[in-house]
Amino acid sequence: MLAGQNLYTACTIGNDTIMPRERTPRSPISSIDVARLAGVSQSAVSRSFSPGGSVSPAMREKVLAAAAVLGYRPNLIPRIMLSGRSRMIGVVVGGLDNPFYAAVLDHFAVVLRAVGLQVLLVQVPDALALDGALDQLAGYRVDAVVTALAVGTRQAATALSDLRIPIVCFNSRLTAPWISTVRSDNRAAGQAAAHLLADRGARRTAWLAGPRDSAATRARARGFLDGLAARALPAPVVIVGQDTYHDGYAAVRDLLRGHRPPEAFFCSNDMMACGAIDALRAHGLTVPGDVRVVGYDNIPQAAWHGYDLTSFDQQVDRMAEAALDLLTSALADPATAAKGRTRTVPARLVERGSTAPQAR
Amino acid sequence: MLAGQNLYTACTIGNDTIMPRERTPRSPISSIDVARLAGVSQSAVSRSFSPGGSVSPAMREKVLAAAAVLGYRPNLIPRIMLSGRSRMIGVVVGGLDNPFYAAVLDHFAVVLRAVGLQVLLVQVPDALALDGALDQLAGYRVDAVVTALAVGTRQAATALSDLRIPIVCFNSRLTAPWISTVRSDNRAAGQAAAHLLADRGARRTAWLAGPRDSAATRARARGFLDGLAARALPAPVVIVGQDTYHDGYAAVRDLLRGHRPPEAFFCSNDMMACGAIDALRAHGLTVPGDVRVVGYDNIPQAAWHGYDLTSFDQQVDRMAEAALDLLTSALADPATAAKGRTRTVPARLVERGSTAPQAR
DNA sequence: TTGTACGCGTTATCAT
DNA sequence: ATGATAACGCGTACAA
Repeated sequence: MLAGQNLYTACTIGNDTIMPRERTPRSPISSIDVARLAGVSQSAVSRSFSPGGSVSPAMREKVLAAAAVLGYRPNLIPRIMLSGRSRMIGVVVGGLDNPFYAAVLDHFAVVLRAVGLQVLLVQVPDALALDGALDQLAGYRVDAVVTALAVGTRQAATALSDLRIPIVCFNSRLTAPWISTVRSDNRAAGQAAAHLLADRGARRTAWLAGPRDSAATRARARGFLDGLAARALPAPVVIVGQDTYHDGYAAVRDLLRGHRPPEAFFCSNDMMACGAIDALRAHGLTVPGDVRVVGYDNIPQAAWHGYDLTSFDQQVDRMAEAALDLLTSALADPATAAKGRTRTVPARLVERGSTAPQAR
Repeated sequence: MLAGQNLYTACTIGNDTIMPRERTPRSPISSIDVARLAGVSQSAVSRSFSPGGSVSPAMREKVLAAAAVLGYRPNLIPRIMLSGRSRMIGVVVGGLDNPFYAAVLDHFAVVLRAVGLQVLLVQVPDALALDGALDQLAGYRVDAVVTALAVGTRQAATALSDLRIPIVCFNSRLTAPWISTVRSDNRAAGQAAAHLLADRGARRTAWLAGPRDSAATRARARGFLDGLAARALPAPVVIVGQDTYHDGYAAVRDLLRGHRPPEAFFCSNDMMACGAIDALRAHGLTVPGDVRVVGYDNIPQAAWHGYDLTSFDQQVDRMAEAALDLLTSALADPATAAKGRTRTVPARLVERGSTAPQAR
């Protein structure tokens, strides 16, 4: 098996051993090859491929013909050296098993490509593994880094700041030099959840929290508590999971063992909400008949008929656009890029069957 | 709004206008900066950062100290020019809304990083948009391309072959120079599905097909038909969707309108299978009581209690490893890389409640 | 062991 | 409009 062993070292050794004093056999065609074939200068080739290059139609045609014969494609790597800009954005994700993060990456890849930027993707198991990933990205001279990771620790923030390139975080709360944040209005959404459930007649509620260290989860909880207080409702029962379906299922199952069931659940994300619904049904309860459930993220599964889950849509498209906007303005103006900015996108409440009014 | 407009052009113009004769202001520190500070030669810096470089401990220490002061990180871009290898792999995906493809990308990013390769991600809406994406990847001189796209057309295959670098496809059936394929054993799985459903007593079955042009779907169908024939069962009713939940729901809903319900469904993927289950239940049927359902992919949602769906696990981890193996051997030996190879990974049947034996 | 000089493929500048 | 040349930052053969 090859995994785990560093291929780079292996290759270097291989080259040293097998072909000691041989220059790299360049299979990709270079502009000089095209120039030779066309009988023109290298600069003419370059100009023929540059949008604003001043070349006569005859010259251009001759060059393009030669290029087509050889299958030449301009090499962007030297351009990086000259311009100092790679036009690559490092995108750090931590697990695509959550459809929400998959959607974020999907949208973001699209908007970046639309403006001619590339995505250099790094997947890391958790924020602790961030450092190693950053070394790689720094080496490839990415122009900026975007991460959907919960950047909670100050150490991680420092590592990001040290790159001295624009950083854009999703739903982080950290403020540090170079770090901008685009976030959902978690607090307002939490309040809205409380009011919705109160409107539906629920008094005894439960809050199904996500990972403790996540700023997003904490903000949602605070908003929910505020909203309940504003309606003079008692504080919710609090149960905690990570952010997976199975955590949601297990947490609710355990709660139901000893407890009288709450009348409504607000869940930190949709995955856990789906788990909660299945646990409630496994316990013989109906949704929304006996219990109302609200989630967060509006993942595709929330719209599936089996769940029909009321949720808060983070409007991934708008967040991606906001992130792109932060990014491009930071790239255009390195002076202000050093002090990060924050953009808040409102979450849109999508009401579905899981909070339907009681039909008696 | 910035989207749609090419940032590169914009930047070039900006540079020409605002700072006409100024060389790029290099914010990243170069080895020459470190050399100057440490009072040594540039090569000494290079050697200090190379694994096998012959440097005295004193020299190395001096260099590393200076590098730490400046925050120097070796630039990998020139290395690309010298070695002719970027150590970047172009990964082309087409929509991460299907959790299966998200999982494929996730696993693949991990195994690539483990051997020190980078992922240059390109998301394309469909195989038709492939050409534009390939130009970008070619410009960045990726060492190879991996795609989970259904590369069906010969035109797409030609575009890939023309890159003259190793290509690895997932579940494609195309054979062309440079193109290797790693695929699930779709046909055997289709047969197994037929036998399983026959064992459960089903006679009248339905095949919920995915996109017409997908080689994977066709192979699964062929296997299913073979298996049914081997058990002397009638051919299935065939209904077709794209590959989404909503297609599966709609297709089954429409089928049930005019038809007596089949006793079992085999679905081209799990997303459609979930839609099928919900449509069956909306029609008042129970799963597995009235109807058995089998899916394909074993996405996380198949294990959710609400569906409890029997499915074929493509063993994404093994497919990712097989793809990496094809990739690394192709990179190591360009001679044989030109003729593609195929690797087949068996699909593992995961039996769940949706095909439970009838309890009478 | 350490320093010098060159080359990778392209773009920008300058001279023609 | 076209050609020649320098420069980007690093690795490396060669000289010292």
